Amino acid sequence: MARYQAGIRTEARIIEATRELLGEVGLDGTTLKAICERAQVRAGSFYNLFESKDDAVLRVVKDAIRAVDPHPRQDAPDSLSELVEAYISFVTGQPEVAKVYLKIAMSGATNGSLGNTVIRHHKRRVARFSSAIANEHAELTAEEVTERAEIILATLSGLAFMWMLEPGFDFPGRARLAASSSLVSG
Amino acid sequence: MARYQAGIRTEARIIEATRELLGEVGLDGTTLKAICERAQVRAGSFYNLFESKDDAVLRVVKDAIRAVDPHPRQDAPDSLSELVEAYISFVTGQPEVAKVYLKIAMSGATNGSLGNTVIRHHKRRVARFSSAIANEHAELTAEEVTERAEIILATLSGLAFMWMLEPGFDFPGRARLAASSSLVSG
DNA sequence: ACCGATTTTGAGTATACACTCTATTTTGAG
DNA sequence: CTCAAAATAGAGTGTATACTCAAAATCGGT
Repeated sequence: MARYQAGIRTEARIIEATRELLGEVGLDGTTLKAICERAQVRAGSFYNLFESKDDAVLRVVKDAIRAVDPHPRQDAPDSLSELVEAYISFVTGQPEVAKVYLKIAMSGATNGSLGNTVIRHHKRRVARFSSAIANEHAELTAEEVTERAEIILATLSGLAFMWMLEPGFDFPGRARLAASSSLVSG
Repeated sequence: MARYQAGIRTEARIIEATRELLGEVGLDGTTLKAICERAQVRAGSFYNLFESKDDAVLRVVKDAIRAVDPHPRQDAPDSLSELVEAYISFVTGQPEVAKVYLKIAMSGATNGSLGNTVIRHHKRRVARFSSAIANEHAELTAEEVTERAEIILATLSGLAFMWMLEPGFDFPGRARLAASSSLVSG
């Protein structure tokens, strides 16, 4: 762990390089060599500050996951449209970080600690969407609420994925339309 | 190219091993060594029959892509519910092949010829879903039709992805519910 | 300015990968 | 049965990967 100023700056450079690479070339392209070259650091320095390559990647991913969700308000419970808007502005406002999250979720969701982190976060999101829906639609059963939460989240992820493939894709428009049509059909 | 019976059988074993591995451990885990071990073949034999590892993988993926879509009927145009049901039965009926498709689409969609194949197929699917929707909802503009097609496809992919992560996930139920609620909100 | 702790270097290790090459065995048409 | 073509084995190549280590440079509290 970094204790001197030099080490702290180097650590930040490495994290930033890792974040950029994950967004630009994905998990596979984010090699140790690539990270070190971009951060202007030799391998030995990297391992003086990080336990492993996954250590650096995991830090970036955990930051990204934190950024997906808005801070819960203290005065009132979440509203569904707020959660959807937060997801939209996360994806469009920080496209690089969003790509990190999506790429990890999609390419690495079945292997290792990275995958577990993503899966745990996904379950937390389903719960949060569910409670927002339950608040707004008291007539729905718990099962129906979960159904709708899962469908909305699936749609959002699927749309974000399309947007990843085709940069010109109108992700915000599609996401809002999908969320609203899913709401009216209560 | 295989010309003798022995070669033809070996080729089939290699394809089958590749298909199984893609479904079980994804693209990254599908190494040449793993393919050769499972197919009970040495590396030299593999390269006598295939140009490259990607050659074998691409054949499997192309098979999977062909299996995603139902054969168009000659007497009538597609109906949306038919297309949705076909996707559901593809995913649930051939889960291993479906996993191949999803994993390739999600992990390899941004690199190389594999990705191009997947993207081309995706656009074809949007077009087919669009024409089905247009047939059933003459009141919608072309833009609205495309919107709906993209949303339904995104939802289906997202739900299939959830089902990949959690085998107990009720994919057919969620997919039907999502498709129907998307239809009523015309 | 000193000096132990921290940081940096850069060559080096071990491993896994896709792929090649040559010798040998097997196949099947004539 | 013959024999050229096809199939196979298995050691070997080159490259990329993550990671290590000992020595040198730098930092910063005293």
